[in-house]
Amino acid sequence: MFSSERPDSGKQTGPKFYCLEMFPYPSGRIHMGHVRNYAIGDVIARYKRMRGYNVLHPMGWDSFGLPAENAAIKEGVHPAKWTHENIAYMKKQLIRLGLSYDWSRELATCLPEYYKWNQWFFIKMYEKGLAYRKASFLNWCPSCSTVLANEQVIDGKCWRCDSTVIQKELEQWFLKITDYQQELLEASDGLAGWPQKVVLMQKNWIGRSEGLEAEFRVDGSGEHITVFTTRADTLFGARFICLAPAHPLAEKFADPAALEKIREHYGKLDEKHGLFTGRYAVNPANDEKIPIYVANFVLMEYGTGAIMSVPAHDQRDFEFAQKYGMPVKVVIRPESGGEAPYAMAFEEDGVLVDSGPFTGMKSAEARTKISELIENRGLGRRVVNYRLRDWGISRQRYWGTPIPIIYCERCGAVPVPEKDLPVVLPEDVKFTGKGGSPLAESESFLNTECPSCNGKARRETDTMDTFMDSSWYYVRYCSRKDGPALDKENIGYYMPVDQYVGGVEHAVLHLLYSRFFMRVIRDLGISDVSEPFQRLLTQGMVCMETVRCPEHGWLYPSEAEGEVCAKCGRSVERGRTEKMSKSKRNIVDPDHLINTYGADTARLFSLFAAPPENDLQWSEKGVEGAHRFIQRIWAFVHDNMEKLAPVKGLLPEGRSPLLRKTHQTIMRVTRDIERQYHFNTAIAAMMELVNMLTAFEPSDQEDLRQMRFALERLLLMISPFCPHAAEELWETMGMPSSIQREPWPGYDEEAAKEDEIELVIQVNGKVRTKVMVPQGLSDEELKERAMALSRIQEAVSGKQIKNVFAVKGKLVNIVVK
RNA sequence: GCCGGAGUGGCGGAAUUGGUAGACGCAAGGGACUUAAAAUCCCUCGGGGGCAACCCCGCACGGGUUCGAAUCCCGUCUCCGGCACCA
Repeated sequence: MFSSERPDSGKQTGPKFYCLEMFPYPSGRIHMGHVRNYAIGDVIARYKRMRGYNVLHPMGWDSFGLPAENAAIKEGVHPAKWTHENIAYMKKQLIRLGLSYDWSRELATCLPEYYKWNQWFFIKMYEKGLAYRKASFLNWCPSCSTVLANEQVIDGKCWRCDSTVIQKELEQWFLKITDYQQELLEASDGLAGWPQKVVLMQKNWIGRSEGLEAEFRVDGSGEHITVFTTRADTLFGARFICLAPAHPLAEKFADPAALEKIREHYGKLDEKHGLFTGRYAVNPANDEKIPIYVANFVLMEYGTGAIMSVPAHDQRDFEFAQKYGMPVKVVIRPESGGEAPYAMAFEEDGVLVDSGPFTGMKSAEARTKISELIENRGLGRRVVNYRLRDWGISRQRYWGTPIPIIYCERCGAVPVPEKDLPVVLPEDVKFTGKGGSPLAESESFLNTECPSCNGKARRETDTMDTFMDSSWYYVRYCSRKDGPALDKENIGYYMPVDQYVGGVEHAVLHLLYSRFFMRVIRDLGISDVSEPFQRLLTQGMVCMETVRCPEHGWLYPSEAEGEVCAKCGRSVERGRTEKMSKSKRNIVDPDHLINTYGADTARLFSLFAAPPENDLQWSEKGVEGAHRFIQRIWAFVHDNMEKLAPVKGLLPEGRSPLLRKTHQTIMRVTRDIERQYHFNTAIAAMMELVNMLTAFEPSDQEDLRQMRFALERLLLMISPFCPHAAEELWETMGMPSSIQREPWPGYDEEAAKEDEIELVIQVNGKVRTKVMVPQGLSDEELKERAMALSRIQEAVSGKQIKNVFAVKGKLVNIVVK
């Protein structure tokens, strides 16, 4: 009855508005987090449509990834079958919710017609030197038997399965996001439409720091070690040098067996382990000789893979020095005088001591001066370092985009020619969950010819990180699915996304990769846009109380009857309110909710219970309240239709509280939506109008006209929130065409003005009384009226009036002594 | 540890730029309708005092600025989020 489909007109005229919600992983069914996310996006899309924008509002499926493969391993279903069944079901759910998507642009990243373009981008990046292969130590999840990006390691554990991550050396493909780090960082400040906390997280993730690279000559050898430090002011306090276990000189200087031991502790947050190499290095500032160690806590991936250790002023070095009984030399003292603490490193800036010609200088100045000294000696240079690393995209998995590379004995790694794309995933693969890449077992896939010499060759068997899929899908949507994937004109018209809505959990991963990809797309000449997402709204989590039975563990809401467990009758323990999750069983199934209350209620509650960026606490009672509100409007329309039908098309003429309230409500709702999408207060305003409407008793034709006017505006305003009810009631009221085609109602600021205002009178800043006065009195008149009141006379009698303030025509404050 | 953010009734939350604290909803209590229940409707609803008109106290806590502070400043506490051997 209410088709949510908005077929695309194909026209690219008028101002566009691209409204996008993060596409879901097709896990099986949607959850309340999706409902909330998509309800927010849909209100925005519908509102903007009513405001006359040509709205692009697409939806698709982030459909590559581990769960499909795990299902294949567990249940023997092919990932493709599992995925497509899930998509079919979830699409039905989204349609039931009345989300106004243009399904003609639907995409699924697991389809060859989509991932072909992942491969195409990969090859373009390979050609530009932005994709490269290298061996490196990587985070490896033994349980998933795959590589994880740094972002996918949480507290040393795998983000998916929680296994402890280990370090393993592998050949991997990388994308050179670091080529764009400076631009990404600088452009961060321009992201005015983003939550500042997300911008900050990105900046911290990129992690720019300025410092000095200094060369320490290795005594008795032609070698030298370059270290990076942000604290050149502590150079005179360097007591030893530490190399990362993977540093080339570590291998050269250290005993192999002992070095292996150190390597075992690399990348782990445990105790510090060190190994003396027997060599000494020469401090470039004062020619002091200090010992060279290999240490497990020094990162190869950051800076130069070697550090100068200043135990007096760096806690890590301090701990290391303590353990190995090494000397501590203080070179910075607190500026305030006083002694630096002895039991730990003093890491703050201060005044230099014991630092040759720099003694007495402040840290900031000394950093510059000592850096200059090193530069002048030709033993170093000031540099900028970033925390950000290149993006490793290789995954030893089946259900992902094959990396389009062919390995030939003669020609090496050769990209698959564009005309041969896509490299399609083979079907003849067994899912055992053991070993490395499943693709390596498919003979038909593995064996191929070299594109350049036609000799025998084999294919790359790794697939791409799925973040690759989601880094550009918003660009794909710009063109219909039956059209070209990367149409410059379409992209030029729709990009950038005007409003992006999704979870804050993607603050660094997906959003940073997308910003990188957009720039690559720009540099390929496909778009002029650099920033993909103009405005970003990160909605909060959907939370619910947890319930636990001492016997049966976590309980579903339906398993707790009052305070006892439905299974065993023991009294249950009501835990804290947490994000809805299957493991804690504190979930509400959207299907059940829609069956019981309808899609409009599900939407309305999600939007009313909290502002979008806050966490939302689920409450069954609150849902009932939302439902009741819709029912009240429903009943009101039906109860009054007979009276209202004859006044159709007649606009009210007079002034009245109801008419005023109607204009005020339109004003408030418009403002609340425009300003930060405060749907909760917009809905509250509409509730107030309904309260007034239901209390209204019309006595003549004019009253009926006003009633009808108010009701029509109400339905228009609520239609983006509750499209089904609004549409049906619109029809009930005898309107000829769909409410979806109506424009957003306007308001008359004059008509919204109150005739009288409530004047607040304070004495010494405390409210003493309130009185109704006509609108528009001058400050002087207001003061006079206030002073004339007997209450005020009493309050100020016998006291000296020091001053009287009048504020914005609505408040008077009398200051007495 | 470092960097952010937030603390308002029993609860979710309101309160443009400092100017009526608690909109709206939920829960609770009382009442109407009903044989009864549900549904619906009406009233009360931050705390304390007073028969009352009214008064006092209240936005985590302690100070400050101001005629006036939930809002600005300083300090303290608590909670949440991000990063975490990044040299």
